[in-house]
Amino acid sequence: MPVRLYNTLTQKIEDFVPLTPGKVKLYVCGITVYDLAHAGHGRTYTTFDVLVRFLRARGFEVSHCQNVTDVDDKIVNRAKERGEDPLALSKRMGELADAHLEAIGCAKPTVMPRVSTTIDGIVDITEKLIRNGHAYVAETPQGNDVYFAVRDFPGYGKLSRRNLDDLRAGASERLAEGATDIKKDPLDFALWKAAGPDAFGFDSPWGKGRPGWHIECSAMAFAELGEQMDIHGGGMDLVFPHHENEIAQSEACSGKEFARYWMHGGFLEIDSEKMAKSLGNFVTIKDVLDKNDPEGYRYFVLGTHYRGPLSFDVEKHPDGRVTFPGLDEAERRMDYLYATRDALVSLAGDAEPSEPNILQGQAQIVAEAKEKVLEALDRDLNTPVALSVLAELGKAGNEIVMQAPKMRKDPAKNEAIKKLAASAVRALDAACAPLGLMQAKSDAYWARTRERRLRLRGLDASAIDAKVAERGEARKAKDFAKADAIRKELGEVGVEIFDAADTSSWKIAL
RNA sequence: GGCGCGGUAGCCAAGUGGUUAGGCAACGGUUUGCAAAACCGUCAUACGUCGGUUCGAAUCCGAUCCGCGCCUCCA
Repeated sequence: MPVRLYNTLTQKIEDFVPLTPGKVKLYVCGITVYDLAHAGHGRTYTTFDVLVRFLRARGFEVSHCQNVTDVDDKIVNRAKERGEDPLALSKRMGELADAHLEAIGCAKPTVMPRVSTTIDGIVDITEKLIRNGHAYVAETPQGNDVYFAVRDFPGYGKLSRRNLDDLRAGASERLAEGATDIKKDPLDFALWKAAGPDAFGFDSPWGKGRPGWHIECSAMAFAELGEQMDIHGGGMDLVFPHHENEIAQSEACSGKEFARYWMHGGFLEIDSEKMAKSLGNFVTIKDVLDKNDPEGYRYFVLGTHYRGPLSFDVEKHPDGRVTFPGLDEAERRMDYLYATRDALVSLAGDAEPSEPNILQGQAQIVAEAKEKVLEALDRDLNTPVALSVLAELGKAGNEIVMQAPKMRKDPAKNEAIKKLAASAVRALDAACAPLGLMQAKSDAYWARTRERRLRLRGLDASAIDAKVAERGEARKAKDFAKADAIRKELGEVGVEIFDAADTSSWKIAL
């Protein structure tokens, strides 16, 4: 079965056929780095990270280009407020964004071009568009602007299904007030905007200025991937005008179809509203990392199909703690997967993976898991179904662990179930790989989650160890009243105790 | 006003013409000193509303209600 992807351009799920067999050119619109990246950004880039991992797992060689918009009015304005150099601000924020995206498991794109180092390419395209009549220079008090003439590009509106007259009608109120008579048509958009004499900008054939918002993506895509690419993606909010304008200027320049497949991720919402800087209802990735495990966040994101809305809940507790219930639930699932894997690893010992003739039902789930995940992703990245495969695999894994003691007396069965456990570990890793989950070593996962959960509750591990040891003595002495009292006491501050035959372990509740 | 997205059992969320999604919560069980975890079972003859097409519709068509997004910066 071929890879199938929803294409915004055709509004259909289509078989994915790359321009060059076996190779994929992917361009993802990156972040404008004027502030910290938020959880909604994280969702989009997690989606495309899974796309890349999945396509590679399906054997494609993927060139993933993701730009960094480090030149933009917002950056200039924010820098002015802070008395900072715009490029210094965007460099700083860009590095933080990279770190935060990496922390939530997004593999580094193949290339990450920046606007500030793509000015030559932007000028080249702009000049070509002027030469071929698709763009024109307009004088302003600050200098020269360059605009793209929307009416002269016949395909304008094909991505977002808009026509110029509707747009004009909808925008008429604003345009009347806007006083933009330097444009031939109010809907023409800037390729280059003049900067005042002191303002931040770059030299160009039209004087000092800055690129318009959309042109940088065309220039970076041309430079890194060529005039045509397979997949172009970004958030839903980029469909219009950003991607529509990218298509117009790119295709007017090259005469070729810019991108074959357009993919757009749905919004992360708070209280049924899009999470956005402008609405002030955002939670940064750093906030998320502060409270939850990065893989818990990823699991949470992948629990909803990428094109649908995803609601991000924030809960304020009476004791003053603020938690993200959806992330907590997802993180508990990561605990489950890591715990399951630990138990399987311990059972497998040094057995080699194989498919022994034992526990047929579980063995079959183990054998099929990886391919079932890939088949789910074949269907327009159906990550919720992929996670359901992990749930089945986890159950099968725990069942194998549970059945193991019954096999001990029979050496053949004992050997067989260890091999099955080893297979299950391998299957779990293989099934998680295209999703970018379970990328940590188990010890590291438990250490980092324990450290974070202790910190959030203001608890101290050695104090808990001491209490648990005290309780252990009480248990040994069969003083169960005392043991239960300590369990209750610790339970009230969020410590859960798990008893084994002669020892106890503990965990901080989420 | 134009263009688009969504409304599925207590909650989250797949499915998009006929046979188990999955998770969480709750409850019953196996296990346990008691618990927890794990596993098994129940909740699940659910699909916003009203019509239509069909042997058969959550799924297709029409109408309609509700929520949201884009059309101004946005992932």
